Parts: sequence; C-alpha cells; structure tokens
Amino acid sequence: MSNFEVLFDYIQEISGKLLSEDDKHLLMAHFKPKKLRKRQYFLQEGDVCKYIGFIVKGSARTFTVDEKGHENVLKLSVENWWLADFESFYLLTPSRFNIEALEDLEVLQSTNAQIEEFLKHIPAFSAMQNIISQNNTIATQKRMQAAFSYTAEERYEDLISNYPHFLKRFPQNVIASYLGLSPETLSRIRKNSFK
Amino acid sequence: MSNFEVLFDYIQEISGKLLSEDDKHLLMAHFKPKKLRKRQYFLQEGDVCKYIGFIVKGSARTFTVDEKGHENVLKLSVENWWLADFESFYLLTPSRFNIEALEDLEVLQSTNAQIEEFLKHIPAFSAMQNIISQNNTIATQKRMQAAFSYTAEERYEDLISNYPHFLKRFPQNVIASYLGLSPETLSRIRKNSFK
DNA sequence: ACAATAAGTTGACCTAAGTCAAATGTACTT
DNA sequence: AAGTACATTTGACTTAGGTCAACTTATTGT
Repeated sequence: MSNFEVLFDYIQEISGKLLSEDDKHLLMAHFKPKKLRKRQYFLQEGDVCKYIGFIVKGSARTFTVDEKGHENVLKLSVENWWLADFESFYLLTPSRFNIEALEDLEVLQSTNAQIEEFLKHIPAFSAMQNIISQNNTIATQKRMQAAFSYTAEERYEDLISNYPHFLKRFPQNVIASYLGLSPETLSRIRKNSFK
Repeated sequence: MSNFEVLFDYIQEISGKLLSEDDKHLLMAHFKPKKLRKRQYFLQEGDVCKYIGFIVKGSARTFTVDEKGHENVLKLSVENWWLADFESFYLLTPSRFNIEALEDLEVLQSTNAQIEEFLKHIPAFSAMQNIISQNNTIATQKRMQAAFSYTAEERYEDLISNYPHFLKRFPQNVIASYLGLSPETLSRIRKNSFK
C-alpha cells in the first residue's frame, strides 16, 4: 500500500465519507512525502511550524526544554497521527516546542494554506477535522484530569492499559517524561509493580 | 441587549462572518434560555450531557469527585463560553463530571442534534466551531505544559497574568483546586508573594 | 568487535506540597 | 441580629517524588 493510500484510507475511515477521484488528486498534488531519520527534528523551538505531517511510518515526540535544560515530553505520536505544533501552525507564531523523530519517520506534509483549501473543497477532509478536534478535546481533558488527580503510579497503570504498545516502543526515560516523572521514579514504580 | 443578541455578536465576532436573518431565526428557534441559581447543577456525574449552553451571564465550574471525596476543578467558565462536557455531549455517554453554577447563571442551551443542524446550515456557525476547536487545542496544550513543568507558585503567577479577574471572582479554594493545589498551599503562596 | 555514549537501576538524602487540626474570618439563612 | 455553615489562615507533621551520585546494562557508530 502506497503512502497516499494509507492517508486516503485514514481520511475515509475517520470521516465516514468517501473521497472522489478529484479529491484524491488534489491531496496527492499538495501533500509531499518527507523522510526523517531517527533524532532528526521535524520542528525546532523558535521556528514557525510551517508544515503539518501525517505519519505514515515511525514515531515522534513533542517536547519543551526549560531553563534548567530539563526536557518535558508533551506528546508522543505514531502512525496515523498528525504531527504539528497546532498553535504555531494555525497562528504562524514561533513555536515553543521541539518535535523530534524517535524512529525513522515517513510523513506526508502540507502547509496551512493548503489545508484551508482541502477543508473548503473536500467534504471528507472537513468532516475528518471536526471529528479529530472532538477526539482531541476529549483526550486532552482526560489527560489533564489524570495529571492533576492521579498519583505517579496510577498514571503509569493508566498508560499501560490505554497504550500498552508505547511501553515496548519508546525508551523508558521518554515515557517517564511523558508521565511527568523523573526516570528514577519510573524505574522504581516498575520495580514495585512486579511484586 | 437581549440574550440572543449577545450570542449573535459572539458568533459573528469569532467567526468573522455575518449571520443572515434566516440564520438568526433558526438560532432563536432552537436555543432555549435557561436560568440556574448559584449552587445548582448544569450537569451531574452519571448523566448524559444532553445540552450545550452558551453563557450569557454568570459562571460555572466543571469538576470531578474522586474516591476520597476530593473535588477536582478542571474548568472555570464565564460569559461568552460554551458550557458542556464535550465527551458526553458528542458521544452521548454518561459523564464523569459535574458542572455547577458558581454564580447565578443564564445560558442559552441546545441539543447535539440541533448543533448538527446549525453546522450544516449556518456558515458562520461552522466557522466558529473550527476556530473554537483551534483555540481549545492551543489552550489545553498550554495548560498541560503548565501542569507538568511549572511549580505551584509559577502556576499561580501564570493565572494572575492570564486571568486576573478570576481571582476577584472565584473563591480561593476553587482557584486552588483549579491549579491542582490544596487550599492551604495556595493560602501560603499568597502570603509569601506579598513580601 | 570495541570503544564510546546513552539508558536504566539503586541508594542516600532533600524538598515541595499535602494532611490534619485548631483558630479566626466571612457570608448566607431565618 | 444571631447563629450556623463555610472559607481562610496558621502551625506541626508527613510523604510522594525529585535530585545527586555511583554503578550496571544497552545501543550506537566506526
């Protein structure tokens, strides 16, 4: 299956609508394949996030670096997710985030201006956008609640049950940062949970 | 200014589009004014959030209650905000949240099915929805970052600079819970910051 | 295959924030 | 206006999780 077929399937499945041949040609004309090797940056702090990427293969982390050089992972992204700092992408302001490939990464990328065109002309695309933003609203609300009202251990258990594959796929220090923990603390939690 | 005029102004301003007379009639036919007194619930845990409300006057808090009876404020909402548990509202599942009026509250409310109609027939309404979900994505991302990488004191300073009116308007224990702090800790932070 | 670099573990210690309890202050209700 | 129910403050104490450092185990690049 080609990269574009992955994208088409995704749009059709999420939106519940079919893409016409014209729709597909429009998408193929304006999404550009891009490959990044592990450790390469999709976005660097201070730059404007000019592209949004649809992940066909691989994974990435979105993180900030605070004054003390402490890295803070906000998001982990895998296949069939969109990759961008949406604040920077929508508002065209410099980003406070870095987005780095955790594994070799293949994306299909496009610009803000192009996305506006897709939304105007492709019904399945705008239906998709609505559903994604609903899902996003829901997911972030859950994560907020978890951050505030769960203990470190509960957040880890929660991750295990919701995204078990994350644990296999990402290094433990990345998972720790994603959970808002130091690597040492996560190491200890794991040790205890084997009893 | 009538309640509906507040809503019309809001939609037009956010969307950057004008509402036709027909649009306005459609909205007036399907948004129902509703008043709640302070302490009354807009939504109770376990119920499906059947209505979305546009706040014309007053304020509300969205919170959960954990096993220990500990309340956890996730959102504070004031005039010109939408009030709902979007997860429950979109998916029609029972809500894990409570929404309670903090001050006497006037909303214009409508149902999921009606909102779908508005989105279909009123261009300004769907433009508004897109912009709101963009803003929402951005705001939640910021709040997530604050929750993970700021200290209690920094989160309080942040609130002061972003929403100074919240401090005047809401009781301190509500603010504390919103910041993910015990009331005692917030009291101490405030004491220290007067030096 | 072998340094070299990074990731994970473990122990000792520290600190921010939570908990409990008592005292004071404020605001609804009748 | 008095009385009851909340809010806030303060102090004493506890605890979850962070920090620093030493060590072990994996990855990575040449």
